[in-house]
Amino acid sequence: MPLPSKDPTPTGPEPSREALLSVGTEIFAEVGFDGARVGAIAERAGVNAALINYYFGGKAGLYRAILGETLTAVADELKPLRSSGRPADERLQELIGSFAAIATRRPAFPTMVLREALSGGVHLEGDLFDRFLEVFRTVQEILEQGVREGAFRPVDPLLTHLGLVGGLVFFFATRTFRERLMQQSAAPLQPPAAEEFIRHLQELMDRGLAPDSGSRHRPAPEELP
Amino acid sequence: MPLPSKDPTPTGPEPSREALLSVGTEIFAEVGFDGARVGAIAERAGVNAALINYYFGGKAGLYRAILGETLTAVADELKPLRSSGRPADERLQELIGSFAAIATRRPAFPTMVLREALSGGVHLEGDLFDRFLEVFRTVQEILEQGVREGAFRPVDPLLTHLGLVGGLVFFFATRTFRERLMQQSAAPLQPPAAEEFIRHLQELMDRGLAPDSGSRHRPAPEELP
DNA sequence: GTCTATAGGCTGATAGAC
DNA sequence: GTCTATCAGCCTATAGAC
Repeated sequence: MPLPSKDPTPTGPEPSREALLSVGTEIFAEVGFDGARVGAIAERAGVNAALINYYFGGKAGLYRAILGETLTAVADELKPLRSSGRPADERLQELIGSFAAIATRRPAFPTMVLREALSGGVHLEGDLFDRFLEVFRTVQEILEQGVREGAFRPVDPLLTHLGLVGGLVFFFATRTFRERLMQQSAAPLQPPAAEEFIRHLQELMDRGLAPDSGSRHRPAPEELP
Repeated sequence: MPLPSKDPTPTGPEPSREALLSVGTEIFAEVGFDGARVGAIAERAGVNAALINYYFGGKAGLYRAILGETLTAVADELKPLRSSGRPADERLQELIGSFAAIATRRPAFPTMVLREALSGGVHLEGDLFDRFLEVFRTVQEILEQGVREGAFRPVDPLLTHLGLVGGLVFFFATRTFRERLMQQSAAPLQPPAAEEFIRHLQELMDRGLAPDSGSRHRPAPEELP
């Protein structure tokens, strides 16, 4: 990847275009499509507002470009998990960790996707729709494998998927709000770190999905007496 | 309660006001505050748009009235769970069930609250802020009690709270989207019913929070041999 | 309480110079 | 590619008649 630095002010080819994508991602996540003002995006990006039309054909075009780029990147990052031959319970733990890593690196991803879902996916046409499904298919695949192979008790993969992904997306999408909440609350608590939440969720799923019979963990090479 | 019928076209006192509250709830949930048009609300309510200003002093006023009414109602419905002397694991199951019942009866509740959280709670001032916290405190209280009394393994109540409520809110807030998703998907599946999800979540939490030692259920009055 | 008419502001988009 | 100037449309809120 030719990305040696994460310069907030892009200097590569088409810096204005990149700046609009980057800032647009932030603002769309913060206030949603309807709340976003093209003037505000251009200003924060240090770019003339007319360039949004030049590059993306309008506000909606910019939004779709961003959503597409985001979904593609996330789908790609999750792809290695699909072909792995590891046991399902391991893969699930990995998946949770990967999701958290992606969400931390791209904080706008959970928020934008969730916003899109709340609005019924009005901006998801053709391409975007498929990529959206692809991301969610990865999770479900792992769960199906786990149930099939007996690594998990016979849960419904879709229901499990919804609970798991719901918890993950919710946690990361409401992070900013939680920080405000904790500060203004009577006793100022500090909001939980992502790592803690991930560990918690991993353990909850590990225990919650464990099959009933005998030891739920795959046997270690040398089992203790 | 003097509400014998759930007439979509209210006929009680101040029917216009009621219609605006009712339709406003729907539309704000569907498209968010910025996406909502006062003209659309008035039209669907069969009421003149100027009445929004007359009754609520403007769009923001209507929104706050709705959010306040919703949060108050939910907090009230959840209140009985706080004083119950039952064991924590039972109360948690009840809580999940109650949440589902409320979310089914008031479909806009999870969506509006989630939207508010995604936007950092910009509309939550004073009163509303407190009522928001109150709802979430109920969940946490039960978890804290459970950990304290040993009904649950020693999990962090806040993290558990976030995972559980996140899953619940996500499920109900994305229901409409899921219906669209399932239809347009290659193989048209039918979206899972709320009851199934609730049962799944109840069992997941029951197993996931069970303490390590021995039997995790409180002993029944007559234990089976 | 409800309506009509209209004001006033803002927003996204375009045309055209450089 | 980037900028300025400008427009047309929409959206909320208000004034005032009934």
